Amino acid sequence: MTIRHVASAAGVSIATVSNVLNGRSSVAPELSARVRRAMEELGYQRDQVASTLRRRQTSVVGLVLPSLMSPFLAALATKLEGLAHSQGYQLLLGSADEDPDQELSRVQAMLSWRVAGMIVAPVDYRFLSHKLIRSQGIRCVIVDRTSEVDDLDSVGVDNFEAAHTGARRLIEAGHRRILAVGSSRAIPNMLERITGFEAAVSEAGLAANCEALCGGGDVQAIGQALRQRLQNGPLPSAVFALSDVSTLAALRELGELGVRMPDDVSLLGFDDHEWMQVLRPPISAVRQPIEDLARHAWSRMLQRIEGDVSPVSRIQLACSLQWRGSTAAPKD
Amino acid sequence: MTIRHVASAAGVSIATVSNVLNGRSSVAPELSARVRRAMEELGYQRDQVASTLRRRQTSVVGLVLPSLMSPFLAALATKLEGLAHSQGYQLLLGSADEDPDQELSRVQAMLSWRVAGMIVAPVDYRFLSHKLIRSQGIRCVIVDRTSEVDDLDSVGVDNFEAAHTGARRLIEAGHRRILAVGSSRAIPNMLERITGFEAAVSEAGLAANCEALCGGGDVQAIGQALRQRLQNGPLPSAVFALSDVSTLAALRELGELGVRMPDDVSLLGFDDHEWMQVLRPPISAVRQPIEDLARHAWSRMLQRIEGDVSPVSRIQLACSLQWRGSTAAPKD
DNA sequence: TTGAAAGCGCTAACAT
DNA sequence: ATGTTAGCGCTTTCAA
Repeated sequence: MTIRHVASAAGVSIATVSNVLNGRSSVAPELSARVRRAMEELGYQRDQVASTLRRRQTSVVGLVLPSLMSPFLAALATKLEGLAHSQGYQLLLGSADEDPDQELSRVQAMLSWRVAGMIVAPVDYRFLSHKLIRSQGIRCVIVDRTSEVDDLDSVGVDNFEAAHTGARRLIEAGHRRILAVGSSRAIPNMLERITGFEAAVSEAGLAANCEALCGGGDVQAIGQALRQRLQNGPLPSAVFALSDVSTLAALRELGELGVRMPDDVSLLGFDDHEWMQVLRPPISAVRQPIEDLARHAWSRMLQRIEGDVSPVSRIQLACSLQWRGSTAAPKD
Repeated sequence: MTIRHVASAAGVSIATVSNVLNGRSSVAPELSARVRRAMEELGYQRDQVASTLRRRQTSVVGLVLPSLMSPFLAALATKLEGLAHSQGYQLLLGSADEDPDQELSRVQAMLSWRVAGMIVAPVDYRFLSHKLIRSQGIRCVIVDRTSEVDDLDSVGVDNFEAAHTGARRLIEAGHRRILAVGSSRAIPNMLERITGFEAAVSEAGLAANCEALCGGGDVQAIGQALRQRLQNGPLPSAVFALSDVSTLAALRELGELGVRMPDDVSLLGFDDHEWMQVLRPPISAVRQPIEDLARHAWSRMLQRIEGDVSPVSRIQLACSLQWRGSTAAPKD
């Protein structure tokens, strides 16, 4: 089913078919109708591959994420997919499985498809695909895990501030021994959160009793690091989990230990999502504005695709604190 | 950066470049090396668009899901993405947001990209994109929400059996008033689960005290339906949630009501996932073999792509029951 | 073994 | 207003 079949079925030239296909120039209404009918009858659909090759512009954008298993990233992907399709773009998805090499290979594959633009959340600070993206001059915005690159637009939250505020609230509630637990310092995001946490703790003169702990990429690893720390040291009065998977890990280990929340230990999580609210007590959390993140990332990329050459921007959105039942004043 | 640049840089013809690119025929080692070096130096990458147009076969497959927000579907997407990339395929992702029309438009877009194959989980029994897929003769396997179509391969679980077993276990535990809650009878999946539930309940002669309730596509809707039922009728001794979002909704409403699990009401969920295990008590659930589902769907599609013309297959995998603390014998 | 050339399905410049 | 035609970058005969 090519444009040619349609043309001969409608008794016109292929250029005319192309013209009605693209709403171009002035095709006589009668011809246009004939062509449309022919397309209908033959079940014709434009071949995007050929079209893209010729016009040298595509309606596909690439999205590369470190994973889809975290509710935060899954939600981000969902929002971005919705935005993409609502604006006539298709989404090529890559999940790097927290592996920098896979991030690179996903990006590589997308570049060879000549995507119109990309949105990527680098796996960690290395951002292995950075050079490649730059060298191909592809429009790309970094989201969430905004690395230190300064030559690409980025959209994320103010991680320092978010963690700082979270820690301060815990301190204000009376906590003196706070244990922060995160995934990996190799993730700039996480590092900023840790820094924010440590700053708040230092400001309150509590540096000696507080500590930030990193476990790794998945729940198991984080859980194990946390378990060791919990077994070999004094019980903190509050745990501040710095990502959604950390929150899950903390919940599991705390549950395992049989400590009660918030009586024995308070828990402040990150990346609010629905399951946190059905737990008893409901889990307090720092909430990232996922929808805004997606909207900003998308529109920045779109602007670039459409030729915007303004200086690189670095958007930092604010998080909000959802204070619920899992956090309270310590009992001692 | 085209094949032409590489050719002239290496002092060979474009055909030779193409040949080394595809590991074709016997190119003299010396030439091959020269070409490879040129590609390296120029940072050349094959244009998949042009390549696809010419060879009439692509390395892109489409995945259309009703949503990514459910952990079950997100996990399925992750597994499929991994399989795709590990075999050299790219993934075009569409999330239909539980809307049949969006399902159709996603499929349409993918077809116009001439994807090598598709994996789709229809939004509901209507499976609006079915005709289109058939008419284009594209290789497609239906996953999870296997509709009643018999002309497409499908991979899913034995929903009837899963729900039947779940209900029987509840009955065996002593429950006489069981309330099942699901999303929508328009989803064949869900309908089979309800049927399985009702069969088990009838066999035990409990049809009069048991009931299956459907709320809709999202947590809010299901939650509301459940709340109404809970307020206007006798409290069941057990709730059997028939999907992951139903489980979440049930958890929320039960929590809202302040009933204790499993003392007042037992809860059996569906689509086991990590958050269920950190709840106190941990939630019992029917677990779908996500990884196997993904593997079967993928390999069936791959077989079709590779020319397999064997009769349509309908794979039904078995679920397993994770019996945890949220289910126990009723207290009365 | 290597190269010249046709052409995948479409769009866009140009001719009519 | 409509048609003719030259490519987009690549693969693949086919000829040298």
